[in-house]
Formats: sequence, C-alpha cells, structure tokens
Amino acid sequence: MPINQAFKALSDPTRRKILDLLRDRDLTAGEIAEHFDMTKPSISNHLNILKQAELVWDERKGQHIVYSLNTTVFQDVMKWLLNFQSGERNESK
Amino acid sequence: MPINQAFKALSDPTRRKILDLLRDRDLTAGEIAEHFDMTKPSISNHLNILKQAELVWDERKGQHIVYSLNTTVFQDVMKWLLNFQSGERNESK
DNA sequence: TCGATAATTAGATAATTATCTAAATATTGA
DNA sequence: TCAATATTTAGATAATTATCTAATTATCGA
Repeated sequence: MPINQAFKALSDPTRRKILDLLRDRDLTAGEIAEHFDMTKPSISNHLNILKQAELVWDERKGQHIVYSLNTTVFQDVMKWLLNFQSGERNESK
Repeated sequence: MPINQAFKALSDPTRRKILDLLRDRDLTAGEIAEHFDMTKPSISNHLNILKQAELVWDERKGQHIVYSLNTTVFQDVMKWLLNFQSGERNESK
C-alpha cells in the first residue's frame, strides 16, 4: 500500500528479476534461489522486502513456501505515475 | 534510459516530492531547496540523481539553474510495469 | 519420534547512500 | 575587475542496505 515501499522494492535488479521469474509461474523460495548466484538467506531477504511491499504473496505448501505475483500494487504504482502526466496533486511522501 | 536508475531515483521521498513540485512549474535549484528542511548541497545531490535518471532537465539561466520535468522516462517506467500485467518477457536487469 | 529437507532468522561485516560543512565555480551588476 | 549571489563539488561521517555464515524453525516420511 505505501508507494514508498513499492518503489524501494522495485529499485533493485535482483528483486525485479524475481518478479520477472514469477510472471511465468509460481515458484518456491528454493526454485527462485537457484536462478541467482547468491545464498538462500540473501534471496529470502529480498523475498521479504517484496512481501512487505505486497508485490508478492507467499503460501506454505508442506515443506515449501510458494511465492506468487500480486499485480495489485503494480497498478497502484502505475496510477501514481499516471498522475504525473495529467493528474491532480498527490502526497508524494 | 536504464530503468534501474529511474527506479532508484523514484525510490526516495525527497526526490518524489521534488518531481511533484516541478509538476506545477519549472523551478530553480534554490526555489526547490526552500521547500525542504535540508541543506542546498543535499538537494543538489538529489537533483543530480534525478538528472542522471533523466527524470528532469536542467538549464542555466543567468545565475540560476532551472529544473523542469521530463515525462518521457515516466512513460518508460509505465511501459515496464504494463509488461507485468500482459506483456512479453523483458530483461529486468 | 527422528533424521532429512526447506526456508527463515540472527548476528556480523561490507558496500552504498544521504547528509553535513567548507571550498570552488559561474554569473551578474556596479 | 570585483563583490555578491546561486549553485555545485569535495571530503567526511552517519545511516541504510545487501550480503555472508551459523543457528533456528517447520514439515515430511520412515
């Protein structure tokens, strides 16, 4: 919901690549980590930042935790950007 | 042009407020600084980051340097976001 | 219940970013 | 040309963020 967290989350290439991977299909934390040259705790941290920004959802399925994309916040960010072209004032804080 | 710089630039509340101020009209560096409880060098640094991301243009007019909004990059960012709803794969790096 | 697997949390460190004060540069107008 | 004004650059420090290893938690299946 807070636009600030969304922009922060989106401002890192690793996190954007995670989002890109999730466009294809839902993935477990481990599957996501396989795509990166980085430890699992680091990826876990990035996933947490994406989760806090509500850009992804997580759901435990047995031993695994499955991550999926939440497109709602993308729309919120787009609305914010559209406001710059035409819209009325918004509280950018 | 690089989406990474655009997101980085947008991920700071001070910089988003600067962009918001520039929606009304072009402003000099000093006029921008007046709106913040922060030194001029700090604002100058934020302006530089916005400039590198091409979110603003600057033009010297006599003693002043006038900053203005560049909406092109906003559109690039929106295109990137739209891709997540419907689009084909992009290189999110 | 216990060993194996998946993932996160804790704690430390390195890298990046934001901010400040002081100094430098550019321009104007007398 | 020189003093005043506007802005940036330099250099230092504090705050934040990214990353690692080691330890912890949760779940499964025998």
